[in-house]
Amino acid sequence: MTLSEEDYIKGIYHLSKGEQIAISTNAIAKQMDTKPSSVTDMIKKLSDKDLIFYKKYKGVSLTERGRLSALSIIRKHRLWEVFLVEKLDFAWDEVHEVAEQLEHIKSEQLIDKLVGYLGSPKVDPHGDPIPSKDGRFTKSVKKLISELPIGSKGICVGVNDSSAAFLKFLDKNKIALGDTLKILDKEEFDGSVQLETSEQKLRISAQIASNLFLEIVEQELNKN
Amino acid sequence: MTLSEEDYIKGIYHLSKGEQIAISTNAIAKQMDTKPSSVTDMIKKLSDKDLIFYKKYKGVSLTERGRLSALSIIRKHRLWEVFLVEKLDFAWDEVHEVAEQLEHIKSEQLIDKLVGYLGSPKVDPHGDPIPSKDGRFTKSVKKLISELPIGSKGICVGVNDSSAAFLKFLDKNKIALGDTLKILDKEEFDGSVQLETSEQKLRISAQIASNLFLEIVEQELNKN
DNA sequence: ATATTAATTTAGACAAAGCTAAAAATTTGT
DNA sequence: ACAAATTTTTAGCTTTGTCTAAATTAATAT
Repeated sequence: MTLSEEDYIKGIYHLSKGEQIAISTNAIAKQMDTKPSSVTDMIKKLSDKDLIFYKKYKGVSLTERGRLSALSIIRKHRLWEVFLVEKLDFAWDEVHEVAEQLEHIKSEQLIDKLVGYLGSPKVDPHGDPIPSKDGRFTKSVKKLISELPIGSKGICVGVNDSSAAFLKFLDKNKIALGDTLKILDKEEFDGSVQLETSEQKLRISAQIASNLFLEIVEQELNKN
Repeated sequence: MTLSEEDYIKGIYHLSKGEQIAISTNAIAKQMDTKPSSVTDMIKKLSDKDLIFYKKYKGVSLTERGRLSALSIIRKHRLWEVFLVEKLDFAWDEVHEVAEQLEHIKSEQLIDKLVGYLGSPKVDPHGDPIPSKDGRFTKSVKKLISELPIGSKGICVGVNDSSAAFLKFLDKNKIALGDTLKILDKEEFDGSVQLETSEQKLRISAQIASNLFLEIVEQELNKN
C-alpha cells in the first residue's frame, strides 16, 4: 500500500466512523483536500485492491480488508502520539502532524516494541481509543459533560474552547487534563452540573459543561 | 526535498565520504541500485536545486548546501538507530531498515526532543559518529584492535566475524559491545594484545585482535 | 414530468521517478 | 593517434497521483 492509498483509506474510515454507510466522492475530496476527479481515480485503484466497495455514482464503503487497514494505520498514529507526549514531552496539540508521518513507517516489529515500551496504552493523548493489533478496541466515547447522564465517570481529555479565560477557570478549580471526574447531579433548571474530582466536589455552569470533554471507556469489542 | 532526493544526496555523501571528489554516474547508480540513465535525470534536478555541482560527463560532488543536507539526514538516521537500540531494545544489526524510513520524518522539533531524550549521544550503535545540528561532528574512528597503537582506548562497537564460536569467546571473557577497552601492550612476536577492561586485564590472540572493532573518539571539528 | 442544478466520471495533461534502447562523449589500448 | 570499449547522456515510454475541462448521471424544483 502506498502512502497515498493509506491516507485515503484512513480518510474514508474517519468519514464513515466505522459504519457501513456510503461515502460520497465529494466528501472524500473535501476530507483529503483534493479534487473529486482525483478521488475517482484513487477510488478505482482501491476498489481493484479490494479495500473498498465501489459502484459508480453510488459512493464508497470500506471492505473488511479496508477497515482493518484503516485501523492498523490509526493504531500506529495513536501509538506514536502517546510516544510523543509521554516520552518526548510534546504538548497534546502539537503531535498530530508528526504522527501523520510516523504512522506510515512500515515495521511490525517496531510497533510491537513500541507498544511494550509504552506499556500497552488504550487511549491516545486526545482520549481516542487505540485499536488492538487485530482491529478490535476498547470502545471509549468522548463526550461533552453536558451530553452525559448523571453517574457518568470519565477522564477529562479536552476542551472545546481553549481561550485563556476558560483555561484559567479550570486551573483555579483544579481541573486538569487527565483528571478523573464523576457527574453527581445535573440541574434541569439551569443546566449546571455537580462534579466530583479526586479532591473535591464542585458545581459548574452549563457553559462550562458544554466545553469540557470526558472520555468514557466502556470495555466493548468492535462489531462489524 | 523529496524522499528520493534525500536518498540520492545521502548516497552521494557516502560515496565521497565527505571529500570534495567527483563521483561518477555509474557509481551512484550502483549505490542507489538503479540505472545510470535514472541517475542522470536525478542529477539534473539536484544540480538545479544547488545541492550538487555537475558538469556533463565529469561527475558530481556535493555543494555546501548538499553536504549539510546529507549530514542532517545522516544525523537523523543515527539518532533513530540509538533510539531503536537503547529504548526499544532492537539488536544493533536490526535497526538499519527502520532507521532508513524514520530518517525522512520532517520535524525539527521532533529531532530536538529526541536528542534530549536520548541524552545527546555522540555515536550510533555501530559506533559511527552523529553529526551535530550544524553539520559538525566529533570525529571518531572505528578500527580493529590489531590496527591500533599501544595506549589506545575506545569503546567496543563491533565484530568482523560474528560466528557463534567467536561470540562465545567474547562472552566467556566478559567482553561485550559497549565496553570500554584499553590496549596495554602488543606483542610483536605473535601479534597478541594485552587489554584492560573495567573489570580485568587479559591477553587476546592476533586473530581475536583482528576481529574486534574499537571506536576511538577524537574531539575534532569537520573541515570542508 | 421535465428542466435545471449538483455530483460524478471521463478524457487528456503534467510532474516525479523510474526504465530501455540508441546516441554521444570520454577513456583506453595498442 | 585512432579504433575499440566504456561511460554518460538523450529520447521516448511507464506508473503514480494530481489537475482542468468537458461529458454524463443523479437529484431537485417548479
